[in-house]
Amino acid sequence: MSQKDKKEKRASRKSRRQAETRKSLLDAARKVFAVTGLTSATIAQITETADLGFGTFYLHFASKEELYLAVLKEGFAELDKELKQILDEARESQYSGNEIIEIVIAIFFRFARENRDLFQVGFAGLDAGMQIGISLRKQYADWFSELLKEIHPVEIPESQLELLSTSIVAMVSRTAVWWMQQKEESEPDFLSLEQAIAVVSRFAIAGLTDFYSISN
Amino acid sequence: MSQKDKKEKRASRKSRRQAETRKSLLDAARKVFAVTGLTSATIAQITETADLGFGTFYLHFASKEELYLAVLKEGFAELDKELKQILDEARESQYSGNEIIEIVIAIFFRFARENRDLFQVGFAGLDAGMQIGISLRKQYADWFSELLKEIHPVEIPESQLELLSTSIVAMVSRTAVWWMQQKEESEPDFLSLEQAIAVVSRFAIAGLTDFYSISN
Amino acid sequence: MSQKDKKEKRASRKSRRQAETRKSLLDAARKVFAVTGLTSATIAQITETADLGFGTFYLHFASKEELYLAVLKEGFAELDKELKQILDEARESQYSGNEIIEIVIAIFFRFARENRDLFQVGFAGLDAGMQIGISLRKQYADWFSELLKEIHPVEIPESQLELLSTSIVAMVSRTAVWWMQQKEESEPDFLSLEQAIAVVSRFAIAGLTDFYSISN
Amino acid sequence: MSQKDKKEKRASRKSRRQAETRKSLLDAARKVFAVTGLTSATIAQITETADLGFGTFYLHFASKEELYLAVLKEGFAELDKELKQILDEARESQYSGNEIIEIVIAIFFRFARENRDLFQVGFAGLDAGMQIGISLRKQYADWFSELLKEIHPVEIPESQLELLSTSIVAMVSRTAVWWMQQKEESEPDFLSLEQAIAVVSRFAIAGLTDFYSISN
DNA sequence: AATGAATGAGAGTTCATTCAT
DNA sequence: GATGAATGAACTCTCATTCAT
Repeated sequence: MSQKDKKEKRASRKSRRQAETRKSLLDAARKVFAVTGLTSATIAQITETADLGFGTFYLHFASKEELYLAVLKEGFAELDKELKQILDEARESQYSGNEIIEIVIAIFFRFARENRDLFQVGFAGLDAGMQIGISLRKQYADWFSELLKEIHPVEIPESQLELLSTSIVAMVSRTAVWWMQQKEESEPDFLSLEQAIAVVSRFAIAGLTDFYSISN
Repeated sequence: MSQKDKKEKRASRKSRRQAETRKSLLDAARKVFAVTGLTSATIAQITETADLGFGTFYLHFASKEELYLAVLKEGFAELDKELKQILDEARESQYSGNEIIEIVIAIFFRFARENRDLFQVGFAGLDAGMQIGISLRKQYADWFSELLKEIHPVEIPESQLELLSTSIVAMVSRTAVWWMQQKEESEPDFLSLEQAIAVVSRFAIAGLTDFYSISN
Repeated sequence: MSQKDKKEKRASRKSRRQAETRKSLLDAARKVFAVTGLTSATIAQITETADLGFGTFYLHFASKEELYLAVLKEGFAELDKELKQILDEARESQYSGNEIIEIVIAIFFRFARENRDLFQVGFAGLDAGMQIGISLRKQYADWFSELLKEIHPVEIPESQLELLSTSIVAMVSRTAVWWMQQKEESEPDFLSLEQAIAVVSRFAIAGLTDFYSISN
Repeated sequence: MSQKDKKEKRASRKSRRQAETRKSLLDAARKVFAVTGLTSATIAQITETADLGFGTFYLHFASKEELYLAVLKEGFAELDKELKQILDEARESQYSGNEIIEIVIAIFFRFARENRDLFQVGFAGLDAGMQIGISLRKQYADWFSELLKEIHPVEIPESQLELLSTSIVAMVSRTAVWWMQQKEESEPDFLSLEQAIAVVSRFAIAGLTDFYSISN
């Protein structure tokens, strides 16, 4: 093995370790943010949760805000990927419009269930003057507008489309959070994930159907 | 004028002044909370906005939390009153179920428009581990469940009723916030208050109608 | 009754009332100081204890320090008077030196018992950068030096005289405070006031006798 | 040098530095407390005196009280050690009772001279409702009771023993403080340390001798 | 690269003092 | 003269960030 190779190998080992440390911090941050909120979370809590030294944080992130953005960006990447795929499938008309709606809602609920902490953090609202919660909702509302255009190629005023998308995203995201909290308290009479998805989907589909039927 | 009268008059003048100061603080807090969120808001910002001395705050509130609760309680009192009245009217069947739903949604939107800051504060979400935003949403969801029982006396499982109410309250409240933000930016193609109410109402009514028709 | 008389009468009524208010504040201050110490005592506590309005304080005293000095000065006035009298009697040789010493110690203990709060406050030590406790001890030590000169007209170096006086005043004052605290806890086996005085007196007299016998 | 060794070395260097900082704070606190008293002393004064950053304080002590206790505990440890040793020697009867008394008084005076600030702080009196000064005096009075029992095995009532011990400790400690203040002002006619010890010792011994001779 | 001691700006809170009533 | 609401300086404590090791 050449000198250069050795160096590279060592470098890659280093960067792998570095990536692991970074991951630890992101995971820890997600947990801490979910419990204490963004503003109240402290770097000390996060590094302690990650079982890392105090100063290590600043080797990976320039500030708490940068960390927050990274948590959201990397956390929601998977959801974004799934949604992108669904949009493509909608374009290829593999499913009916109503089927797609239900699939999308199911994706949201499942993602929320598997990323409880992150989901709550992301949709938490306007904390600390950061409009991140809002921008996330806006982002998914915009995406939903795109979807609706694919499904119902009827032209409706942009403003109405936005309002519809906003409404549905708000409903789905908050209801998912609510559902997780219900589940947590282990009520005897509680809705399964499938039931919850079914109810919300039917509601959304009925509303949309009505809306588009009149618009035509 | 007797000694006693003088004393009383002085006392009432003082308490009037005190009440005014308290009001100033509540108004200022509402504004500041809407911009920065609860956690990041500082007492200094609030007293400065109210154009009052720093220590004055502590003559009226023991802490930021107490102020926050007072802002919400006193701010939403009017909305609560209107909703209570509507529930009574629903019981007396003065309106059809669908009319009531639309009226309720209109009340929310109008209240939001006239209490922008407050509405955003109240529904801002779970800020910093404080569950106040949540409890407000929960409170109105519970109220909405009551209303639905009056309108559609069909018995449906409690858990489904809760989910429906939660969904609708989430949708209406967040969409109202969104609408206010749209309006602010004075887009050329924007929805009037009446239009927004109409769209959301139609959507909600269609969803509910579908839901109850199947349940029957 | 002439106009002038009326005026005077009214004025005297006023000033009598004023004096009462002042007295209330002094009494309240004494209590509060004894419990919380000088620095930690607040004007609010004092006026509340005196059942007076907040601002009233500043009609009678310019500051907390002024109050503190007044409390001590007026409180110890009686003790000073008694001691002055004893010194005169010593000059007239109505009692033997040892009798005088015992009388003085008895006066201290009785005054301490009847002015618990005040005595503790006065001898509390150096609180808040105020050297008042020290100056009080110094004052009584100086007085005691005078007394010793009367009783034992032998000339001993000033520095030794001061040391002796300081020692005895320290011993008597602190032991009186200790005795009051013992009594408070109502121990079964506790010393009566007379016993305590007797022990301390005998101790002091023996020490002094020895000292002066050698000096001669 | 192995990885582990390096780590350990680094840790020990760090903890050494930490210990130094802690020491600086204790020293500074001693000075500040002696001048301003406990209640009026501020953290800022202390850190400034120690030439350290403001927040550094809280890395080492949780509060001013904790610091105060540490100052006393660590400061008086040496005195306690010496006294313990003397008590042992008294038990082994290496010295006569009167010699022991003089040795003890000398120890107190010498310790006071070498720990001026600390000694004043410790015996400053009941500051602001904190009973620490009192408890220190009580502690040494109790120790002195033990000593007296060794020296004079005659049984005298506990209450009288306590009163005697209290008196002597009060006398010795306050007189030591007084002596230091005299010295400071560099009076022409002032007592040397040895002289002061001699006077106080003779006084105390004469008093005790008289007391025990009568008790027998 | 990792660490954590040191830092100080900034937050909440208290309270002596002023002043309008 | 009596009052207590208003004030802001001063204090304690927290925590993001820096930096020497």
